[in-house]
Amino acid sequence: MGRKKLEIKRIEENSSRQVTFCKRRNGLIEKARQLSVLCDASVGLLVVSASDKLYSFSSGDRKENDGTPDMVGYEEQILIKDWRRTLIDMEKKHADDLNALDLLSKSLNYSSHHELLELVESKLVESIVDVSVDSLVELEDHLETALSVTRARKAELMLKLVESLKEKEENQVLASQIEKKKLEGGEADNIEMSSGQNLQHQTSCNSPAA
Amino acid sequence: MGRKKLEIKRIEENSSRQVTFCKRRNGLIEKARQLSVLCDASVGLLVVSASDKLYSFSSGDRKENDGTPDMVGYEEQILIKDWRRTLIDMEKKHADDLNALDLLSKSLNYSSHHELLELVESKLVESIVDVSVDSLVELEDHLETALSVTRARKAELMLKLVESLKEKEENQVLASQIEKKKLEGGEADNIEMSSGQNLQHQTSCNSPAA
DNA sequence: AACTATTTATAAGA
DNA sequence: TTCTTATAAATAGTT
Repeated sequence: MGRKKLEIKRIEENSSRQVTFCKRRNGLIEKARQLSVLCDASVGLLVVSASDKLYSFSSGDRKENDGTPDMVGYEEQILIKDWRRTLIDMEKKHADDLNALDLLSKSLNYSSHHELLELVESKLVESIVDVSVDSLVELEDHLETALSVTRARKAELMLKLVESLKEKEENQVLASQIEKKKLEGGEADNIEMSSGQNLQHQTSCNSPAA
Repeated sequence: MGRKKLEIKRIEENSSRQVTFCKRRNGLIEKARQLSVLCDASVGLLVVSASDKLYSFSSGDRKENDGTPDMVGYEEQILIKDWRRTLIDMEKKHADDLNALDLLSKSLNYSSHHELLELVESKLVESIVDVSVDSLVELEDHLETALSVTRARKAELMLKLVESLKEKEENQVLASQIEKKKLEGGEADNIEMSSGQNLQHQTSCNSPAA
């Protein structure tokens, strides 16, 4: 789709690989957007460049992508990291399984994967055939880590909320003292209007899921 | 890119939306593949049709997609479900946050989101501004569920492995008895080795994350 | 599923 | 990056 037909294999020349990445990434994201709109589908797309920059699209996104690496909210960052880990996990899955199988067959004194697999095959007909215990253990570890991180974060946030509430109440006390002064004398102090209004706007621009 | 220029908005006619979905989905997946190959990038793509069928690509995939909805292994199914949940979560994020905020402001006797947000804004400068406690609680719940499911699955699989190992060893015993009979007279019984020990080994052969 | 007239995407060059 | 342009690809409507 250009001056010359390009073979689909890794572009060795560094700068042109970069340029192609930029162009095609934009194209891909646009195509993803079009598909989701035209056909009412949910589309999630995640691209991680070789230089480790992250670009993404999901049919839930509202603002069009401008080619800048994502600047997203905190939660989205977590989700995207999770997503990325999922991707990386998928890429590593077979390598891991093979490794696990290797270790397993050695520890069980089986001479070959083949023999072991035959055994497993004959026993675990139910569909769990292709799950390795190792993968589950690994998954369990990941979940536990994620869980403790989440709990820590929650605790942290709650503490800060409590702090801010305390301070707020102190402010309210102050405010009521000021109120009293007003009734007694001068009137001023209506400062500190609503700097948070912008935040209100932010959180309210919901787009309903299709 | 066809006989007529097509506006990018939901195609109302049912059958042509279906056809377009199929064509463009294939195109998108191919583009994703090309990008990952040409530019050495990690690409993850997830498409869920309106009729709820799931299609995906990740740069880790080996076999080319044939247009059939994914028939993937057990682990991949889990990962893809997770992925999909991530997508749906992203779509629902703002709605959820607004809800959480509503509840929170009510429970704390604030008259409006606005007032609450103002407070939070003034206190939580650090970047955690846009994380709601509710979202974290929800995330925690998800993780706990996933964890128990994973543990149950692991236990189940281990039990089955133990069963199959026992049976295997019985077969070996039988085989060796037959062997011995062949050689005349005999000794026997080395049964019940340590099938549990093997499992122990299993859980220890984790593969390190990259 | 194929076909093909058109529209799009994009490779190379500036 | 950005723009331009020749050309390769994708695909909308049709059969």
